[in-house]
Amino acid sequence: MTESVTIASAAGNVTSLAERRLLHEEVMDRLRDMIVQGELLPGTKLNERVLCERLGISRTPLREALKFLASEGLVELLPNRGAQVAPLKSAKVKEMFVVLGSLEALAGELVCRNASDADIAEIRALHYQMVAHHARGELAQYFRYNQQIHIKLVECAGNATLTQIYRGLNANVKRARYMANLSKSRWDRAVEEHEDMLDALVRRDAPRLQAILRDHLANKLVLVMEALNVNEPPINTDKRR
Amino acid sequence: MTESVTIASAAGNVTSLAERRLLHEEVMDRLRDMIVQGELLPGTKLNERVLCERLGISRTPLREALKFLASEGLVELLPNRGAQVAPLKSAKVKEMFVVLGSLEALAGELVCRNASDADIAEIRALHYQMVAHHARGELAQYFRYNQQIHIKLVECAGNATLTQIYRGLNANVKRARYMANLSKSRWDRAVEEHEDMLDALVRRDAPRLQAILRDHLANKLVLVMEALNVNEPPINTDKRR
DNA sequence: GCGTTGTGTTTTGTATGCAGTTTACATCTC
DNA sequence: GAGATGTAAACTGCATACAAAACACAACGC
Repeated sequence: MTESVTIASAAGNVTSLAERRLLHEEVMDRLRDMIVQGELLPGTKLNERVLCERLGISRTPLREALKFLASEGLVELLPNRGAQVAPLKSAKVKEMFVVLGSLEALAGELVCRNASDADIAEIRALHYQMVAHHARGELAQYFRYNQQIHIKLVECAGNATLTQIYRGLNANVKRARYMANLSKSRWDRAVEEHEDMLDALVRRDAPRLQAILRDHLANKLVLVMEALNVNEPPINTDKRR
Repeated sequence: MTESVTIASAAGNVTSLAERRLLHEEVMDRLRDMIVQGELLPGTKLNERVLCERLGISRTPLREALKFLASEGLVELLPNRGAQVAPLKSAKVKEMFVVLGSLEALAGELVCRNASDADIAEIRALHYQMVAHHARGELAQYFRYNQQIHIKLVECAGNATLTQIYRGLNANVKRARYMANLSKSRWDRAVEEHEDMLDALVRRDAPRLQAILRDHLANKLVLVMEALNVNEPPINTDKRR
């Protein structure tokens, strides 16, 4: 099957007037999407030749892209044995949630202090978009806006370093979401939490926003862990000493 | 001058019995050291051909190493115009300190909960090594153990994700340390803070440890900013296209 | 039958070649 | 002399070629 549009041809259309993007960047974005969206599942072996053919490029930019994704934690490099989509071990995911929690708390504090009224208006707009999709039961679209809200919240904290690290971790965790199935009651509850979040943000009530973010994340962790435990062998790697 | 030992030959000695390391990894570590140690100063242009000759390798592994360092933030990639050692803008450094603060606070909490007694003994040993070098006025060695203590503290928190992110940010900030000149009184104070830190850790007093870490980092920021303001022109927002 | 060794194939790691872009610099114009 | 324009050199980006390692599997020995 050669139905896939190669990056080379796809990029060609845009190149003309806009700033030329580098091939390995295109590849990186493309692969990241494929991994995050679940098109390439955790543990999948990434054969260079196959991927090159599929993306219509040579090995050099592909390998460069893989290096980037490896340092983002989405890909694992096995010396002399190629690359694979990083497995989603529950222990690792827990770790990431702990760090994410700390970063979201920081973002909550900063955003209350630094966000402009326009920023908050923007977040509110995204929020109502999300609520609309929730009302219509459109899960995929709901997720989309949900993600956008969280990203936007962190961005409005005005710390590019924070944003970058958050995005990386978030992309990694996001992969698990596609396995989780959200019950109606939990979905409703998540939306309620978002309502509270928006309220706290509008009032710029940092402590309350942080508390809500913390709870929200904790609930998310429960969901993700349930999803992972289904796919992961019961042999628990619980190494508390 | 061709006095530099190439990576190829240097690696050759070790390769025989131990696990073979990949060239681009060697290069990465080597370059990272050169950047962090201040051998390659912020803003330095990294010419591929020159670096290849200096390290005795071809362009492919060098470019792969640069990609990795770029995502760590130590190197900046300018499309079609090569790479340079990432400049140390004071705004960026401030950002990184804010995030580092949040991460160290997290580490402080986790380490009090998760560290084994052996871990703490290890940190104590490092501490006394550091104090000894302080007593002898050996700044370089002092820095070495200082760094090791902070890294070890984070490691003992038992969260590999946290460690990885911390290392990346820390390496970036560390570059500025080599510009800072530490006055006697400030040095003494830093050591005192470390004494308190150890005490709080031994008692596993998380809130107090966090407070000390926060102050310690704030003092470090002051030092770094002073060093940067000397080297950074006051009106520096020159955006070359 | 099971494990071991050897060989051919596949795949990864590194070097090199080629094309397009940027940069440096000399020439020309005002 | 300052700025604009054109051309040559240098450098980067990508593709490909070559070398070395890993893998698959068959033949062999126990």
